Amino acid sequence: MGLYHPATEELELPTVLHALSDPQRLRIVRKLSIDPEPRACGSFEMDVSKSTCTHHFRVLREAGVIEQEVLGTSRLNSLRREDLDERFPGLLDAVLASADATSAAPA
Amino acid sequence: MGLYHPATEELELPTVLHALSDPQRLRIVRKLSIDPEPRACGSFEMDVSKSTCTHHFRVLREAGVIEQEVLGTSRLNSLRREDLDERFPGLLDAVLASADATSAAPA
DNA sequence: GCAGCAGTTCGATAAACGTCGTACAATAAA
DNA sequence: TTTATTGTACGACGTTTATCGAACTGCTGC
Repeated sequence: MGLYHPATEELELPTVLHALSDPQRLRIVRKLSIDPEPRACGSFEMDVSKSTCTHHFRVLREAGVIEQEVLGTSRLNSLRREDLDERFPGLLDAVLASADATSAAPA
Repeated sequence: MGLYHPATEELELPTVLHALSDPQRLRIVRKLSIDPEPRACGSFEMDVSKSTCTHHFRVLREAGVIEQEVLGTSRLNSLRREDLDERFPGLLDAVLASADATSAAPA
């Protein structure tokens, strides 16, 4: 069975905001926005364990922030930028700009 | 002793996003944005108990989203719009617009 | 002074969250 | 076929969260 992805019309603002309110997940989203190539989970230098990583990617996917596509043993992650912009215009850009402006370290 | 309010430079993006990720609190913020007059907690028609209300207003205040000013037995709540715009340009507007666009009921 | 109103504080509770380690499945490479 | 790689599933754990009711504080007004 495939992975659950909510449809664009189903995206909920509180759910998306919650997904973005965790530093680890925010970092994932920032990296995806800088380098829009679909990337495997392992290519994000996360400072948490593997299973915690799986958890964060699932939260992002189920909130509709990212898309995950299975490829071999990997999962390619990409930002659902267009869907987010359609449903919440300007939100993702504002979050990313704020993250850039206020974070000491680059994503 | 006065109520704690974080300084503008201290506002943290994850904290603000988390504060905005709850439906009850989002409703408070929407109402404050529509009618920018400072208003007492009781003037928001909340469907939760008084103590839960206190909790939500505190979360918003400690995240830096609202300001609370004591006046008699009341607390006047107002949105820290300028501070938020300074630290996270466009974020509040995007959230409010998204809430307006996706919410069935008006704030 | 006394009654009422606005809101807080203090437990309590049930659910969700972030984290981990271990065990597992599935594909890729040797 | 064996080994390595990529990631999931399943508990488990301590923390935080949203919620409530009951008791309390501090003003306002009769």
